[in-house]
Amino acid sequence: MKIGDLVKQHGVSVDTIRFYEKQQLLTPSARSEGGYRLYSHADNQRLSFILRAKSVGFSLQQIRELLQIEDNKSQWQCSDVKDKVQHKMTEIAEQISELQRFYQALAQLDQACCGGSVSATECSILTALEQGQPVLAEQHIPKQECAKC
Amino acid sequence: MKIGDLVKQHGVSVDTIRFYEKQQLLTPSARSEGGYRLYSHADNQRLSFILRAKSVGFSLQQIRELLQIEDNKSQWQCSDVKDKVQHKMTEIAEQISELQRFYQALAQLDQACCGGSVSATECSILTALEQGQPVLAEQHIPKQECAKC
DNA sequence: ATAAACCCTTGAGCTAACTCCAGAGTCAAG
DNA sequence: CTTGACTCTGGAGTTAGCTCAAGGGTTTAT
Ligand SMILES: [Zn+2]
Ligand SMILES: [Zn+2]
Ligand SMILES: [Zn+2]
Ligand SMILES: [Zn+2]
Repeated sequence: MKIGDLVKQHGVSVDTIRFYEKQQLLTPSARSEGGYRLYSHADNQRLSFILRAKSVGFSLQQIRELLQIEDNKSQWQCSDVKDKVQHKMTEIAEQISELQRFYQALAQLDQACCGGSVSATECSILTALEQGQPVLAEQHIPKQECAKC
Repeated sequence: MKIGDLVKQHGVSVDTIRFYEKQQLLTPSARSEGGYRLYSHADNQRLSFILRAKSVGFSLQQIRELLQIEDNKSQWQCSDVKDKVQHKMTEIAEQISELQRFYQALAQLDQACCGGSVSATECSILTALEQGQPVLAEQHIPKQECAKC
């Protein structure tokens, strides 16, 4: 199986496969006489493994670590694998938390602004960014009666 | 006010300030005879604006757009500002969604594995990544009686 | 035999937001 | 007047995960 056949099956680019090889993730098990990469069924499955791990958020570095386990299963324990998964879960939970903090801060800014067709000279979003005063919920101004804007 | 004074007030590095200048975010309003950057009170406030916008998740590019409005408030409307905020909220919501999908997929993998001190040869996490079969909740194996691992 | 389609290697470029470095000039205190 | 802290410019390097381009060699179909 040549590289072109492989990528068609998995919907990735040729460059990506060669990049994964440089990253020590997937090395073709043989080469043709002319130097073409030849992939076995096992190679094909290894790529599936990589792509599935990617699809749940693992980085290539982390996938490399998972593959080390996969390559030598008997020398590792369930706890090793589960630890990797839980560590990733923690990482992702942290990222989600930060984004949620952003989201809530933005929602407060959003609430405070009438969003009308009215000069931004006194927009409370800009004011909040200038002065850093947290925009309190009770400072919200109803749409039809925006005093500031 | 020289660059060192400015960074002490805001807790950013000198390089960051010069980088922001290259990015057209913050240009010192004057230079000393020897060529030192001199920042006015307005410059100082502008940096506050930038850092607050950053703290709610805006990219430097987006901050540049916000500053265009800030610099010419009378030519813009509340709706322009609110649109930027809402657009960012949408972006962040999308990022959160993707991370949550990752998280849920990982949680399923996590559930399926006993995490014990037992060979990984039949770890259901690895199996799932190899075969891509979604790990069903009922396949979960209680900790004390992990048949596979 | 020849043309199209495929593949090879090497190395550079991309995005974002810095960070660091070399080599030189400026400023303030003692 | 010298020392040390500060600042300047220009350019390169960082991380992650690709993506592209140049200049060739290989395969396969007609
Ligand atoms: Zn407004
Ligand atoms: Zn308003
Ligand atoms: Zn397991
Ligand atoms: Zn188990």
